[in-house]
Amino acid sequence: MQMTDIARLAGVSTSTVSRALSGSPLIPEATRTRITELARSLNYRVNVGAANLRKRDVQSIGVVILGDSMQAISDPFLLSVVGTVADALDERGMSLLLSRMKEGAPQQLAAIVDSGQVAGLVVIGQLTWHERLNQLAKMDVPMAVWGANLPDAIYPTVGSDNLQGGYLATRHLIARGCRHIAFFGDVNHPEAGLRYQGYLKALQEAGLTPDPRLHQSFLFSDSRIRAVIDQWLDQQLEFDAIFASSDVCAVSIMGALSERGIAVPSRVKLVGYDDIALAEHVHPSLTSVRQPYALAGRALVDLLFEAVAGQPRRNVVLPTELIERESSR
Amino acid sequence: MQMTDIARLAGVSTSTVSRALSGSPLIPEATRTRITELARSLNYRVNVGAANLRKRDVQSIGVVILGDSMQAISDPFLLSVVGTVADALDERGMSLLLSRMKEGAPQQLAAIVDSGQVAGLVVIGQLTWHERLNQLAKMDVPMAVWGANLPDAIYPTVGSDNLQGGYLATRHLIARGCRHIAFFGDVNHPEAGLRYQGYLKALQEAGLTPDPRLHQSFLFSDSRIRAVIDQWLDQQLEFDAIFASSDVCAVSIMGALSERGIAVPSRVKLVGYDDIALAEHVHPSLTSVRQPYALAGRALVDLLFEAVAGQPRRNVVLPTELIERESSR
DNA sequence: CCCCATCATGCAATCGTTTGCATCAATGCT
DNA sequence: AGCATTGATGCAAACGATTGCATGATGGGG
Repeated sequence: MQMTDIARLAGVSTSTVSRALSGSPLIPEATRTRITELARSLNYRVNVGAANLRKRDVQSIGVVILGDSMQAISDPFLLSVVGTVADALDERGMSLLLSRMKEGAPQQLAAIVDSGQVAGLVVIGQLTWHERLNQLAKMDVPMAVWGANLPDAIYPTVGSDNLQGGYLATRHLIARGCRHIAFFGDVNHPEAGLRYQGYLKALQEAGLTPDPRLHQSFLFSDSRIRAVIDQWLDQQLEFDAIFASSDVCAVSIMGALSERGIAVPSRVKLVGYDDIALAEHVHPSLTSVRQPYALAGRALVDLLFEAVAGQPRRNVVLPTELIERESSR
Repeated sequence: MQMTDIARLAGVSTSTVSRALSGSPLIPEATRTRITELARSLNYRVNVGAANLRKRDVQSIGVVILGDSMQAISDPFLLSVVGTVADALDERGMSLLLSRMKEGAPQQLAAIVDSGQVAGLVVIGQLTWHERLNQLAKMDVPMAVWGANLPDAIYPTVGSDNLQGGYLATRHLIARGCRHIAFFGDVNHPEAGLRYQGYLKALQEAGLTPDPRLHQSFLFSDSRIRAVIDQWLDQQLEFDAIFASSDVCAVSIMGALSERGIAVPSRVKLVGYDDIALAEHVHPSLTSVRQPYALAGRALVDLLFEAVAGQPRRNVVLPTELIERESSR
């Protein structure tokens, strides 16, 4: 079943069918509806591959989920971002080609675009790929990245105001009377790094000196958390609050603390980051820095389209908001 | 940059380039490597759209995430399944076109295939779409569905042994001494329905009669949980265990219980379903029925390819395993 | 009644590959 | 030497749409 069939049945040429189905003004209303109806009744759809080939454009974009070489990605927050990207693309009538990539050269990412499958890339999970993403941008691959806006980045980014987020979280803990605030997060990851900067800023503003022993730099949601806490307890290190750079991590910490009989929030207060759906369901419910992920998809898609159109690079910084819950009461 | 350019630079015809790049035995080793190298050095990739058009096949399949009309989908378990599907496709060198669909006719799903974008569909989230999925199968759309294997289904499914899972969970609770076991889950969803059957089977086997008041039939991860528990408490309804048909739901329940000072597991034991990553991180850690989601992707892709090849329909039932943790100790 | 807009439609080239078949050179066999 | 076989490569026709340009019909004005 293809366009020639429709044309034959409608007694017209494929030109007319093509124009009718794409809503060209060259075709009078009556003919158009007749052909459209016929096509619908026969369950005919234009072959987008063939159409794209001729039109020399593509109706889909690639979404790449980057992961550490260590572990498969499963951060619910990032997956939600993918969901909103899907919705934003849907609104524009485009489709989404999903890939995961754990390691590899920028070439492999460029291949998805060079092979003409997609018009550009949305990259989720900046992690330690910054340098490679810069290389990719140099190859003129249209792209938009969820993550931190690094000073030397030459690719457009969308992200929350991580510095502000870290600052808000820490200031909140200080306001709650905490003086020994630990930070969990890998500062090699740009986003976590900025959150850490915000943390430092808030401490400094309050005249507190950060204790380097209370800074734990490991990957998101690592199981080494328990070991760290035990070590602190052994060393009788003083800590009355923890700011975790992701909710997944915060939930793990919460588990480790309860296991050891450390009450949250009375003895140690806890703040996470992302405000994932589960944050309000765990007990005690988790105070967290919310990133407006619903806006993320649209912003990423907007930036990507600007890149495809050759417009100048632009970044979007989404506002963050502290959602206060029981874990820091 | 296209094949004619490579051909010209290599001093051969496009036929030779095409054959060389696709590893045809017609091309001698020496020529092949020469052309391959040339192509690589120029960052050339064959246009898959054009190639697919000529070869009359597609190198990608569609993954559709179905959702209730109510809420956007965000179940971490289902998203993990998507991840494993992505990996399984990657192994076969295929790509994944992702869509979400909250409502709509089977036609809309068929359109993705009819328009030649994908060779078939993997459907995630059977929910209440059973009838529509059957219609889709009638239209000869190659597909594979994650979900329960319903008796009148004419589409191939991959799923865990939900009946067995529900049975294991409930038997475990009974063995722990529980006698008044509540069930949370919407039995209109095929999977939850089977889990409920398993629950009933275990109760019956132990000579217990199910209390209909302890059966709460609502959608996954609804916030009405608190209200329900309060109602039970008001009515002084006796319950010493809860089996939730998803971990997301179980975590919510756990939060609601702690809020009301009901100790888990000492006063009420709790078992979830899915064994999502967070299950072992919440406190108390959550006993759950594990579905081997790592196998899900491969099984779904296998079944889909069989469907594409026109082989007879087949279902896969993956084994379930009870992961005992603190919430039921 | 003729001419010229204007409108509706069709012809045919094109998009970038793949591939059946033809071609041509080199080799082996008699 | 002549002929058949094999191997390497090229020609040209697809694949299923889109679209610039041409054509034919229609109608209104002079």
